[in-house]
Amino acid sequence: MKLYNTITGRDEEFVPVGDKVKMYVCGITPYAPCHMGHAMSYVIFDVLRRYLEFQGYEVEHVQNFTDVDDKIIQRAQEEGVCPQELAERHIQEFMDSMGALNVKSAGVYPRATQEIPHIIEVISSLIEKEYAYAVEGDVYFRVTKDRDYGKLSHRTLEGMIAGARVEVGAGKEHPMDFVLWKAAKKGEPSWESPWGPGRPGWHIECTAMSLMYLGETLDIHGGGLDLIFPHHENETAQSESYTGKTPFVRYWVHNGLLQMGEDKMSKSLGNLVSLEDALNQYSPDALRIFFLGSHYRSPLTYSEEGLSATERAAERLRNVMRGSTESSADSLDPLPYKQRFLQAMDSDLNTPQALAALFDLAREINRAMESGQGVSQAQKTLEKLGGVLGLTFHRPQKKSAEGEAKPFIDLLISMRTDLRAARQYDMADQVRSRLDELGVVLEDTPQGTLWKYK
RNA sequence: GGCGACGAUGCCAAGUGGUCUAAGGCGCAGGUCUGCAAAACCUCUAUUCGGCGGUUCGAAUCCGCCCGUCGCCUCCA
Repeated sequence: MKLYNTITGRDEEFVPVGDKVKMYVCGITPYAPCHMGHAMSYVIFDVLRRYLEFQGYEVEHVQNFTDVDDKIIQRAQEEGVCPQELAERHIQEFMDSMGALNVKSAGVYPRATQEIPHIIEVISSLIEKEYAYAVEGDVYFRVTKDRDYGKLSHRTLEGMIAGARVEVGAGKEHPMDFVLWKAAKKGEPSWESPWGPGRPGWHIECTAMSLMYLGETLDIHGGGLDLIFPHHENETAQSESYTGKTPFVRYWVHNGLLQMGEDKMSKSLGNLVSLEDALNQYSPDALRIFFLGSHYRSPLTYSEEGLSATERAAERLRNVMRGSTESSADSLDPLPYKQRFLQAMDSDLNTPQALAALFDLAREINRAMESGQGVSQAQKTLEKLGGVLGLTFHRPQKKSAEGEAKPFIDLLISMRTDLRAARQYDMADQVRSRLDELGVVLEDTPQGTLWKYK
């Protein structure tokens, strides 16, 4: 398959180094609930992983938690809890939400706070190799020592300084030098180190963790576009300086950002829709179709109208799975649709086109079913390919009521069936419309009356 | 200021030199089916791709300029 590589700016044929694909996806800093932007990014990388697995690769997927940082400390103080507790709570929420979204679990979820010795080891080695220097308890990375600094984000030190928004930190040799180890201030969580008590800076944890769990060369490193600079730039600088090996990452994959009206959705702008709220309102399939309906590198704008439209689209796909006719000699052949799907996915994960193929297949199945053609094989194909996009074709079960109300609803339906048989349509229609008001939708089919919650 | 992206039908959104009178989804309208609905299916909904020039036998697709919107350069998926 072709994948767009941020560092070269081109589509490249994806070939992993070994027989297993090493994929590292930047995780969250767990100081606040996840929002739709996170969901979008992780759904995209979930689809990339599922597609690679579909193609027969084994994927070693690692996703970190940066569970110590300024924001966590600050938020914990505001809430009067300790930082670990706050982080733990949001990590748990994250895992629950990802499960609800049908995002496959990474093999390992390392946490910054649990890799401190390794982080210290990497920093020490960078100092030894003169890629880093300590100043009063802080340690900085020396960007001027790294010849190709800026290669990922395609910028130069001069260009960045011209931006004039860089902070000339006390003790920094160069304004762009960034911190590897932060000396502890009073009341902050800290660990002992050769440079005094402190904690890791942002970026270094990913270097330490990816080296630890995947080795010196990653096949794929992913994250949002907003991580390219400074996070991934710094990460690659550190990693390659530490190992002496290039490239640290063979394919850099970045997704476009979710916009909220005019701006991007982000914690700092406070214009977010929490994933939890969205999951309460829309099915996981609908959310996924919404994200995958535009190409992963394009920005996508959140909208209620868009989501409700996608919910109806998801419902259509579900309906295709309701009935079936056994495959026979003149059955619907799903192969052309499968080929279209694969071709789309091979072309830098073109999920909008892949989805288009699935919707066309869905229509053909409905059509064939009406004309009595066999469709069970085609349905299996649809389910399997949809599965590559992480679609379940299930409507989420309403929490409690479903089971309890079922016998009563079934009873009403059977009475209504009798009324209809007796041609008492007024009464029958009344049952249907009263149930509708209660959120239960009836549908009369040749096989009997089906019902579902709205 | 530097780097980059985008501008398409009522809305969302693929396509990046001819097969495009532009995929797919949602919506709208008409029809089939149905006791009526619902679901499903059929038909319909951009001769046109921000504007102006240019390259080419040929451009939504390449180049230039202009207008508009956005992202990164600072914490961020």
